[in-house]
Amino acid sequence: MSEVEVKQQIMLAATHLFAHKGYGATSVREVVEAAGVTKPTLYYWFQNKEALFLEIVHSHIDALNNLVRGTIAAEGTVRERLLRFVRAYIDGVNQNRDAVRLLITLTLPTQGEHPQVDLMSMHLEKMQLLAGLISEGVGTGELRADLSPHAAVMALVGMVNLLSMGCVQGMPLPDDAADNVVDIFFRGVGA
Amino acid sequence: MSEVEVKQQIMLAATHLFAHKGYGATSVREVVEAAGVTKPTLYYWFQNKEALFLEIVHSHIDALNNLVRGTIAAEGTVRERLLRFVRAYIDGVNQNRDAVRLLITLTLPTQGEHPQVDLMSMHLEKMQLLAGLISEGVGTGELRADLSPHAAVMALVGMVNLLSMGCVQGMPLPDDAADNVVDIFFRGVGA
Amino acid sequence: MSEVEVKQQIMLAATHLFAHKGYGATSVREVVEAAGVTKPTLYYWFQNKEALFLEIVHSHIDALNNLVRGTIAAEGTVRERLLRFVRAYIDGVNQNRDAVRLLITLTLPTQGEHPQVDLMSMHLEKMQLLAGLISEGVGTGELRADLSPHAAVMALVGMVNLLSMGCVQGMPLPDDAADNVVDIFFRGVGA
Amino acid sequence: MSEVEVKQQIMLAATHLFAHKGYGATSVREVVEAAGVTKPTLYYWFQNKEALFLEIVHSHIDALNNLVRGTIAAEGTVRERLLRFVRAYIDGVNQNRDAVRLLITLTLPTQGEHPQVDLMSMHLEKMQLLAGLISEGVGTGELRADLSPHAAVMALVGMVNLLSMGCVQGMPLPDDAADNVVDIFFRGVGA
DNA sequence: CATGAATGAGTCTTCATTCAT
DNA sequence: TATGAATGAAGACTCATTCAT
Repeated sequence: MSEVEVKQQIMLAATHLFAHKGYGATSVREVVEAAGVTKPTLYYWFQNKEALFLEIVHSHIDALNNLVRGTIAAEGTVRERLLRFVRAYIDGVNQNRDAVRLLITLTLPTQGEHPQVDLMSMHLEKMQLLAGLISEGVGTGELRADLSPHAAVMALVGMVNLLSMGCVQGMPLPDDAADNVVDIFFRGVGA
Repeated sequence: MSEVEVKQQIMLAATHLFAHKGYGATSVREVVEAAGVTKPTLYYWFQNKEALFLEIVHSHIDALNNLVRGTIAAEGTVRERLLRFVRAYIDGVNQNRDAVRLLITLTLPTQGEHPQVDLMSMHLEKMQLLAGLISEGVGTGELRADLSPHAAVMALVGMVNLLSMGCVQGMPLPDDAADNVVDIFFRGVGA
Repeated sequence: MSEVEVKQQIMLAATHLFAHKGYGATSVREVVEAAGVTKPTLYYWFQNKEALFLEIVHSHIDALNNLVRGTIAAEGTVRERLLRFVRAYIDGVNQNRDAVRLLITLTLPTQGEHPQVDLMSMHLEKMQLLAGLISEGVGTGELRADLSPHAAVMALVGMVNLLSMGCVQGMPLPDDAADNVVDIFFRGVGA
Repeated sequence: MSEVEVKQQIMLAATHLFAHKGYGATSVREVVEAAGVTKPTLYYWFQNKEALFLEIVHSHIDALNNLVRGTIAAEGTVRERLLRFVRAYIDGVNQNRDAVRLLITLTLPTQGEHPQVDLMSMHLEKMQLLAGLISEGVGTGELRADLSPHAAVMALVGMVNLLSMGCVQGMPLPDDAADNVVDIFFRGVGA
């Protein structure tokens, strides 16, 4: 195995284990066994278990953010752009289940089970972009004028988040899941 | 400390620790120190750490279910009943933050970090009651006819769930949070 | 359960457990559960685990000694008396397997696994009676004149002891086991 | 301490402790303190306490078997070969008292005090070789024709076994102990 | 006489981490 | 670079024993 491949191999194995067993319940021994290396090798590449965890987490956060960043900024009506965002997000979740599993773990309010990650820095960018989008829609009259942008963003993110959690746990998502979410978000359930 | 109070004291201390540190990161020693008892005393009342955890979890699940069960079955329009449900749920969350923190932990997709709890049996009742309510609304014409009950329930639960997580982590909830959720859920954000 | 029956019940259960699991591996909890009493009850009748063990052991030693004492002193040739002794001993073993199992445990050279019992006081009487018998046989010419009484006793006891151990572990003893032993002891295997 | 010496050191210390205190009454802490290592070191070389015990036991069984295997197969009359066997066995016992103490422990009928060892595989080879030797002697007329080989082997092994137990417990063995055993075994005690 | 409840000390085992090579 | 070997601290759990009732 050449140079950096070792590091990648360790991160891959650790991602899977952290995602499925949790940080605390995953031992360094398990990681090195799964990666096919020895413990000192792991400690050569990463300062300690926590550093390994953080490097993994941040790499996945970046990847996921990059995935959706463009979708909101693009052109079209607010609804079109939100639909693109939700689709891209759900697609991303579907294609990176281990990573998303791991990130969801971090939204838990526990301390000590895993190193603290600044989740705000993870979500804030998305939240702000979305809030801006909502405000823009209100301004153009595409959205209701009496809307609280914050409440609206929370509602949308809540819906998408629950879908993600189900998806990650193996619940099959219908193809029109994104469309359904955006439809209810825009038109409501009332007759 | 008289009679069964010892057991209650242990469960109380353990709930707080499990909720804030997670199951795996909470040691039995910490629990007994926080409860002011010794380890064998804990093991007298509970078979092991896992049994303690499960008894706590199930007691909170029952309490929470009892809290909201009545709200859905009561009379009124679908919207009124949903509003009552969301208000009761959010109130319950607000008044039992430790317990809710703990229950949220269980929705994590990790295995090994904490004992497995059958979450379906926890949520199913609520989900089914809600789905029935949605279908009923569709039947009476109060809700849109082209609605997927499942998608609608997921949307509502997703919104409420995210609010709960925020609340539990200390985010202040505005008094009209429940009203906002139900309003968006019914009327949508579209103009 | 009346008066002393409780004590008997405890000793019975403890004999079985001590015999099959050993002293160290038998917990007081197991004993009281098997006997159907509570721990303080056991500690009411016996000072502690060790006292319980010793009382059991000594009662069995006495019973076994009484069983065989008479057989050696009786009348007849040396061979007849030895045969009677071996038969009685093997019969006793067969009918008190739990007790013998327990006593055999004590012949182990370990310290700490179980309380020390003065085994000499257990065997000495038998050994001395047997040595006397051998000497008597030498005097009357029934036995070889060049015999070391000590070596002869050791030989006989060794044979009987191994049979007992096999018997206790479930090995079936032929009806003529005692006769075979005495026959070889007297005539040897040589042609 | 170089290379594998650490493992040897642990086995040596553990043999002594297991032999004198028994498996159950010997704690891992005692072993590592006696061996001058730490607990994780012990667990690096042995999977657990039971594996340590079994490796020790089997190494001693092998050593003892190797010691006596040749003596029976050699040439000479049956009596000469048996004498050689008994002498070698008693010599081996004398020179490996700790090991023999430990092996004797295993012949106890207790379960739970120590891991189960297949004692038949330990003794069977010796027993079969001896039985073959007896039969051979019967065939050549060196031994009595009416002999039960099984009873004869049990008799001899019983004698040798009791000597071993005495020896291990510190009883001094006369130099001619082996000769006495074989003499009584061949000629009997009868005049 | 008997008990529910409690205890301090101990059990075996595993953890994340690091040294000498 | 990479490793076999080692470590201090902590893990969950059970022991024989004894209160107060």
